[in-house]
Amino acid sequence: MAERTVRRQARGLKRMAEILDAAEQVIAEVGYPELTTNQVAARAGMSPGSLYQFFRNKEEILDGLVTRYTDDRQEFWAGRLAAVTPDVPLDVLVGQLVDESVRFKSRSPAYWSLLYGTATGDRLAKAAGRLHDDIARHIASMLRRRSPGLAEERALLMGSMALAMVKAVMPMITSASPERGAELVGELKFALVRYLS
Amino acid sequence: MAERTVRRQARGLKRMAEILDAAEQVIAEVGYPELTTNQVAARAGMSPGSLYQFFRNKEEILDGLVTRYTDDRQEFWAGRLAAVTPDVPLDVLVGQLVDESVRFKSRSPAYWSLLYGTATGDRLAKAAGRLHDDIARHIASMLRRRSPGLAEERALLMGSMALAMVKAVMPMITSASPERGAELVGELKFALVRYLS
DNA sequence: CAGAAATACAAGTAAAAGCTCGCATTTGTC
DNA sequence: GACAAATGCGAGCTTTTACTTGTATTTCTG
Repeated sequence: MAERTVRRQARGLKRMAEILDAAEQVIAEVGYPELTTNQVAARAGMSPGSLYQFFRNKEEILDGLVTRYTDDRQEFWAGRLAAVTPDVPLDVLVGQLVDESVRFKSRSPAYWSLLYGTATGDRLAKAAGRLHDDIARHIASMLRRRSPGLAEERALLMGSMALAMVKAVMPMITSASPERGAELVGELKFALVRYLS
Repeated sequence: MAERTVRRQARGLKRMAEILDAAEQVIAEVGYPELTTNQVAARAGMSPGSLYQFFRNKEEILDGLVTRYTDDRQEFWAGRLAAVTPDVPLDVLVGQLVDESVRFKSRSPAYWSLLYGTATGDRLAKAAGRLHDDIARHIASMLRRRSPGLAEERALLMGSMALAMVKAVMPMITSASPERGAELVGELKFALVRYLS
């Protein structure tokens, strides 16, 4: 019974992932407010009926997408920040981390419009807040590894602020020209180094 | 004819302002995605038919609101930043400007969700970008008055970055407790001073 | 192979939201 | 006071959209 269910669910889980992929694409193309479930179904190459076999309503699709994003990012940054060794110079470190953020951003346009838009309801905003706090905590513990004298409370504030700075610049990069974008990234790195040293 | 039209339009303009006020309230209460034109009409104490006499569609209402906001902010910051004298210490200056931003933010909740949400389409995002650039230019010229050696291009980048930092912290203040919010404001001021000096 | 569970689908439903229409009322000029 | 233009109304039309239903097909166990 369990075995049989598992096998069936394997196909279903793949289908669910396809639906989330489709939703991601639709958001990237027409934006979150214009997303319709029928559009997602069409993009996923299935009928609305099939879509509603895996997600009970539109909300669950968005929740699923956000969960997938937050899990992925949480895991990535936890590992990435834990791997930071205290001996690497601050400017190099900041440069690497900012570059990785920019790379992810350009790879996943839907991510930002979902998690950091006011369009989404309270639930998604809360999820975004939790993710922010979690990453900020990892930044904080990394900072304290580099500067043992730093108070925990202060480190948390700094982590949250540094993360906010990065997030603030991201949308500006997208809408600017490549050269302007590069300038902005450079200035962001400078500001972070000045702030954190 | 023109005179008569003007007199009628005076009444109409007042009515339009009432509609925008109503839209602002509705956004503040239920959020932008849940806003309906009928709700706006009801809140403005008029029928849907009357509303559509002044705005051809929902989009125009939002455009009107955004225009009113951007005009107001543009004017405010142009005057405020032009009035900055070069002799006031950086930390005091930053403290004042940040405090004024926070005050406006708490007074106008709809402003942020409209201009800095991904809910709104490209048009509103562009309007937000133009406002950002305009204010950044004023910050830049203020910075150059304080530091004559500063290159224009660099000053512009700094203005844009400083503004981005302020905007990034705003949403965090709202969702945090008052004490935490005060800490965040303090940390923002510190980061700005470190960055700009 | 049989039967059950899961998956797939297309057409369709019900409600919501944007917007219109025809008509009544007010405002301002002659 | 009369006429025209602007304003005001609210019931209802139209479209959209989230979601359902009934049925057909595939997948896997015994």
